[in-house]
Amino acid sequence: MSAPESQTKTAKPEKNRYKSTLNLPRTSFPMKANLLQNENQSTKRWDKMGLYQKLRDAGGSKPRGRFVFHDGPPYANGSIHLGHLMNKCLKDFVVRSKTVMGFDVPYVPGWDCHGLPIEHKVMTGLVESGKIKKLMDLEDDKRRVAIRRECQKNAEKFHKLQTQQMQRLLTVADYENPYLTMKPEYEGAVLEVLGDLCAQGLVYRALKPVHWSVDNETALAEAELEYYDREDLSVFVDFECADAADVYGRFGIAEDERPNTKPSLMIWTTTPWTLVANMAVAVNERFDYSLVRVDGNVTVLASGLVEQVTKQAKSEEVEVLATVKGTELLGVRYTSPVREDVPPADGPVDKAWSVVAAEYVTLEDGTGLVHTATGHGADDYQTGLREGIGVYCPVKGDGTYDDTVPEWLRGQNVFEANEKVAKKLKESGHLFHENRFMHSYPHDWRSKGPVIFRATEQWFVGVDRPTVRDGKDLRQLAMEQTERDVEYIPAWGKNRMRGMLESRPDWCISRQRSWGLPIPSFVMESGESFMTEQSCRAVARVIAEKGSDAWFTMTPEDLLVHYDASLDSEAPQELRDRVLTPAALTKGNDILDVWFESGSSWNAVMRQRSGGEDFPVELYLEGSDQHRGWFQLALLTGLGSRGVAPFKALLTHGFMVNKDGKKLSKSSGDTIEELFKEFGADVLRWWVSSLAYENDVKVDHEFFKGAGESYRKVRNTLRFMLSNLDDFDAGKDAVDLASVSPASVDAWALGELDRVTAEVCSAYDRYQFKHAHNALYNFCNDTLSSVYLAAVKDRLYCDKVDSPRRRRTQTVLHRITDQLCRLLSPVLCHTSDEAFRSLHGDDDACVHLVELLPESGVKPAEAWERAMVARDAGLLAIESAKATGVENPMDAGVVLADSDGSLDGVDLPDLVDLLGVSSVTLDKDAQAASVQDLRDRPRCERSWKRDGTVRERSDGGMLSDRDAEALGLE
RNA sequence: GGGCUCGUAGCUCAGUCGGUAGAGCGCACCCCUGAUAAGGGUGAGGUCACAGGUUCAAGUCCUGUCGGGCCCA
Repeated sequence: MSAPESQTKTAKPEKNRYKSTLNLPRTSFPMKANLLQNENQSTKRWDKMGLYQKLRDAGGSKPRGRFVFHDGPPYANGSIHLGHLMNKCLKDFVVRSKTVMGFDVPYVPGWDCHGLPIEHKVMTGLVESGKIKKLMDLEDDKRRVAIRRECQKNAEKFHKLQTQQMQRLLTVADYENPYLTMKPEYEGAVLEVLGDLCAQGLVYRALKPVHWSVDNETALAEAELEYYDREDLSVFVDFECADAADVYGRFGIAEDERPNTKPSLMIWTTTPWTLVANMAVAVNERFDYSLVRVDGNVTVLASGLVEQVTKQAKSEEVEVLATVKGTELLGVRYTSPVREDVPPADGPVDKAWSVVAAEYVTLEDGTGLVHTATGHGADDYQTGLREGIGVYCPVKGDGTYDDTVPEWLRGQNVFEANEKVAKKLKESGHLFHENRFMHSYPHDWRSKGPVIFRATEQWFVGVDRPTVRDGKDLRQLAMEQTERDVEYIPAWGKNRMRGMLESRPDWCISRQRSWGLPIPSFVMESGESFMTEQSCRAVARVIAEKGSDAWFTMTPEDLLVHYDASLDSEAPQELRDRVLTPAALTKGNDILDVWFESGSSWNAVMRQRSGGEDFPVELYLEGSDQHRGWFQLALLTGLGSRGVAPFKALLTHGFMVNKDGKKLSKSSGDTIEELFKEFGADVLRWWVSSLAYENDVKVDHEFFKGAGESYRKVRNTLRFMLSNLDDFDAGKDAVDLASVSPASVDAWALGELDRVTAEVCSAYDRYQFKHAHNALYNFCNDTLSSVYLAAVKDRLYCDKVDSPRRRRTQTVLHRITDQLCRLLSPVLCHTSDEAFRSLHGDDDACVHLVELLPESGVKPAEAWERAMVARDAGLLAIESAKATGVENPMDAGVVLADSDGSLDGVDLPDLVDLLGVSSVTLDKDAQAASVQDLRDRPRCERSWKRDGTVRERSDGGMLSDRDAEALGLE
């Protein structure tokens, strides 16, 4: 510091002479939040008072009635991650914002407990520990019950962990009484829905290919596959066309130029054993296909693959005769080189053994014509569905052929059949080329043996089947309600849902696992399965009481104790006639797709708990992946069961990506626990509230730091207001709001409070938490901190403690703080409560039990709008005056241009404080704001203002009139 | 490959019906030291992903390209 400067600063020898006479801010509300500890205190306090129940008890008196919001169940496996963080915070914002705005918002959290990921993890553990061997010796039902026990323990463990973490996130919900999809009453309610769908004629059984372990004779899910390299035989096979003239015609070959051999379609396959199950040949409509003469034969190949294929086979004579688009080949008929007759498929076969179109046909390898076995491939199956070709699977569970194949293959193991098929093809002259090659092939994770695709009987919900109710099918109903009755937030969700509904296939609802809710079907002696509405409901009653383990421990007779086949018109005749009794039935082995369980939550949770009142619910809120998942499947079950969508509105959020906008990798970034520790829940919640959640959300450690900074700003604003209310007793000292002069800056501040309240309410109403966040932040940062609080500091510090002006400002401050706490409470639920209790000096107060305050009723003078513009001009003038040496605004007086005299409408002393200067004069003739240098005026030793009234007082100090009065001096 | 969607200041985001590009953070400079691990003022910063098109006028509407995301195949 240079000498002259230090002199000006120390020129006030008794700088702090009057400091002790000021009403300086004082509060026990700490600047440092210490969220880690204090949030736990808050949780304990809320638990102790029974916040959730208290809110329900007060529900009846809520002015805006009930708002029913339904939680989508996260999977009870593992710790919560960033995705849950956003999802759960958004849901809590909905619950709390609707509550503070006057709704009664019951909220039941849920967990998805069944399913493969848990079963797989448990099985892996059993395999690793060697316990699996013991289980394998048990009989089927006992083994499954043992596995289910382990799975249940696992689900319970993670339900508990996640509950803890969600509570640590300060979300408010009925955690005492959540819904778990593995609870008996939930399971019963799911089966009720299944019964409803049966009643509507939507449930059927049909073949569908699945990954099948030959070793363990069981279906496998994707997660149970391990891919290893395996050497296989691949074959290029000629399928003879049935009608040579037709094919030559399609290629435009004149009759006299046609070769006299029959043309073929050349396919390539790495699973020769499936050739006997061939149902079609697929081409890509957009590709070119050539008719080629190769070593005496005439065959069809994709034009782009002619060279590659013939080179591989070392063909000597290769001549392209003609070329057409794939479209031209559609419908070409051919015959099988390995069997005489079209296979006895489950479904129509009139289009079997013909050329069909498929988009997945590529030119990467093979011939561009794809052998399609509807019972032995996922793509093949879909093609069959689309083209109306039935599913045929001649392979039994043990991997051997059944009796529907030609005699030379019957009973053969399919892997061993490969060579035999190739040999047969070679003999009959249909084998163009064969070779051995290595490829990645799926294997059973447990036996390590190779897996096949095998069609098995599965249960389906048909989306194109007419409902008994009104003849409309699910797809039609879903499209109608999507179009008309469901609100999508954001609006493009509707397009997305529509597109997904248009293309969705029938819903396969069965799985061949242990950890889930059994499909209550029974197998009769004939081998046929049966399940009707009534049988389903009968079992549902038992399961609702005893839980789904009962399926594995009870006999069919006991499970059907509430069922009387003779009263069930849908039951098979032999059961109705009591030719067959339940005792002679065996239990089906399938469990339900977990999506059916979670998709039925509207029934299990909302409808049943409320006795029907809470259906349909107001809102479902999940990530945009749920347009195909929970939203859609809840829609299908709801429409099938009740004929209406289970929700009135769907809100979707995007996904977390890293700071470069790329998919988040599983192992990177902070864990939730680390985030809690470093930032605290309120900061995390504050961050979530700032997000444009409808899009992808970038996440990075730095962003949380930024949220922390901005949180501190809000906290400090609250703290400063609280610290200036320390001597204020609202019951005694408050002035009537109606008496607040419209010309005062206090009236202006109340006007701003009403404005921000309206803005935040409107944002909360539309779930635009980001708008609320920005509005609240700007209110704290700008309206309060930089404008209002900066202006009223002078009076709060220097006015007499109980001067009317000071009390008026404190009244307004109190009001603002109170309302700000309420507005912030949905997001900063700990901090707002902490401030609220501090404000009211009542440790038992709770901001979450109160609603927003109504409008203040104070209308600020219209002149305030212009006054604030004039303030900006004044600030610019002060800034430029710094160049002339007036560096401290307290050394300045500001002249404001006021050509029409309109600034008369506001209190001049308030304008002085808003500019932070010593005086303001209004000048009708001035064109622009200007600054007066007041440095030669005496300076008040107490308020540091040079307001023109400063003189020596009886105590010898230099004081302004106001400060002298405050001290009771002449 | 298909459906939906996103791309605006270094960062996070506004931008209504097509009419002169906005805010906060961060940054720079300054003030205050009576909100002090605080507070205040001022300022710099943009080829609105790219290329076409419609229009008197395009961040905004249309087509395509590039780069992300979700869901399918």
